Amino acid sequence: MRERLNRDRVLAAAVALADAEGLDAVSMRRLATELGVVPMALYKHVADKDALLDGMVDVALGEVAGEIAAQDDGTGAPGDDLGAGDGNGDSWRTGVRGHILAARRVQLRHRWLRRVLETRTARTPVVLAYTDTLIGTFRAAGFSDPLTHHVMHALGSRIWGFTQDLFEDADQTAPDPASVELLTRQFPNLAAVAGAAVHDDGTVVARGCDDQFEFEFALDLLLDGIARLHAQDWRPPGNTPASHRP
Amino acid sequence: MRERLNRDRVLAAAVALADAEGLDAVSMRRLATELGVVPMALYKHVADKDALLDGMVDVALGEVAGEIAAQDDGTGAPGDDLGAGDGNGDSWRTGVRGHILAARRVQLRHRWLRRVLETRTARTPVVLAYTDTLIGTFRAAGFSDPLTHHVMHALGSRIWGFTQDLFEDADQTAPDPASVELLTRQFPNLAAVAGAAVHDDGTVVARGCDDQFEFEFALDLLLDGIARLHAQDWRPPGNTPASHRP
DNA sequence: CCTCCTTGGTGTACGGCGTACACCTTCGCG
DNA sequence: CGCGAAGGTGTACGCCGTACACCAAGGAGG
Repeated sequence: MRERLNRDRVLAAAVALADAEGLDAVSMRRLATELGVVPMALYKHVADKDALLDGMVDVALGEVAGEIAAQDDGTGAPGDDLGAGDGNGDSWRTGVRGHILAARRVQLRHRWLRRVLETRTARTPVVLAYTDTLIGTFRAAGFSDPLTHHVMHALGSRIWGFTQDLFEDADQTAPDPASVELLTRQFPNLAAVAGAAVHDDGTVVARGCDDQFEFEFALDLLLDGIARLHAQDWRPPGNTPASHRP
Repeated sequence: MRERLNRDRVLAAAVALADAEGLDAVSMRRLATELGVVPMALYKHVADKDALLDGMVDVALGEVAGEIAAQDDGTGAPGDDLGAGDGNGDSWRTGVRGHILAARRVQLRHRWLRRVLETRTARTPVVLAYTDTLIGTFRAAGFSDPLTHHVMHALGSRIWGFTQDLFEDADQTAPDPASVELLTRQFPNLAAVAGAAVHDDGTVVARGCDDQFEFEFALDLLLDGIARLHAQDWRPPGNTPASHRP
């Protein structure tokens, strides 16, 4: 006797399946068999596949709040909240930073989240609530609305904890010395920088790169810039349309 | 008598189709009929659909070089190359900025490029060459290899001219006053900042937002930060693993 | 000239996908 | 007890990518 299906069970199964076997494994048919049910049964709980994906996003985003709570009592690495920042109140910074790092942890658990969120155009209440909270942090710290707007754009999808790793990974698939030789010859700059330190003898130390470090490096670079704009009370460029350097 | 097919004709048709009707319209079958040919004929010129997409990326990326040339003799907006930068040689900055803005123009012509590039794992020579050139610009300006590495990560997919607009667009679909009312009530911060200035009477001026401005704002924010790190001769954090604020 | 091999286009077919539609079962409630 | 809604089923359609066997044209070598 099977438990009755409902929307939450469907979404949970979809998330589990995506976590285990990747997003491509999540088809209505496959998900149905996973639930011991015929494909069309799912449509009684989910409008269509898009709605399913939206639901999955909601589930994942719902976990971020829990993550934030979990890290608040955790070890707050000493000296993590003030650094290159100016002297004034930097509490928005820890708030934003914590929020985004929490999102990143969730996204690492659910690697499919990025691809789904990026193809989604529908903004569910959960998504809206998420951005609303983040925006609220800036505004509460006295950021003007235009500055907040630009700053959110500047952070871009990093607010979801995504690294933008279109770069990278030219290494990692190159144990073949001949292709490495060719790579360094054809793309010397790439080879030098790609995180693979090429030694004199041509061997490669594929130390890869520390994704977490890269993420925080970029995040802090942005937060530094943002703090600077905020400190100097940035305003939108006036009526001189050319040259809108922040 | 139809002209004989070849790889270039196939790729060109695919790009044209994607430009005109979106990426989803590009199926092997549809592309074949577009070329007046049976679906399987394409496989004589392209290994499979992934290879087709890779080829499309190469075509688009190939246009970036032309764009750079085009903008070099064009009107270089006065005072566009030095701004918040420090006094020292900032030529890398104009180079990088020009490169990225050129990529952005190409990406605006081929909106599918983002989605394709993001799902691609294979790095074609064209893609590698592209990043190699950009990396070369930094290294030529004296950026250390580690700094260059981090900086490329920080720029992330912005090097392809992508804006990360997961945020935004809560407006744009809200002429219905009731839903606007609900939106401002439920997500006040979002509503205030979303580029829609809510007036006293509740009407909304949906001025949207200037994507080009947002892109350059974010880009320059990053370039400012990068310039600062470069100027102060940033080095990787030593053996103190905690706190690696740039 | 004829042959043969390569290159490129064809036709058929398979398994997968999302989902419309009509149907049947089960269950809660009046 | 009966009935209507809610939930699960079965069938079918039109897409998709592509494996495989086949055929047509054209150039190379005898």
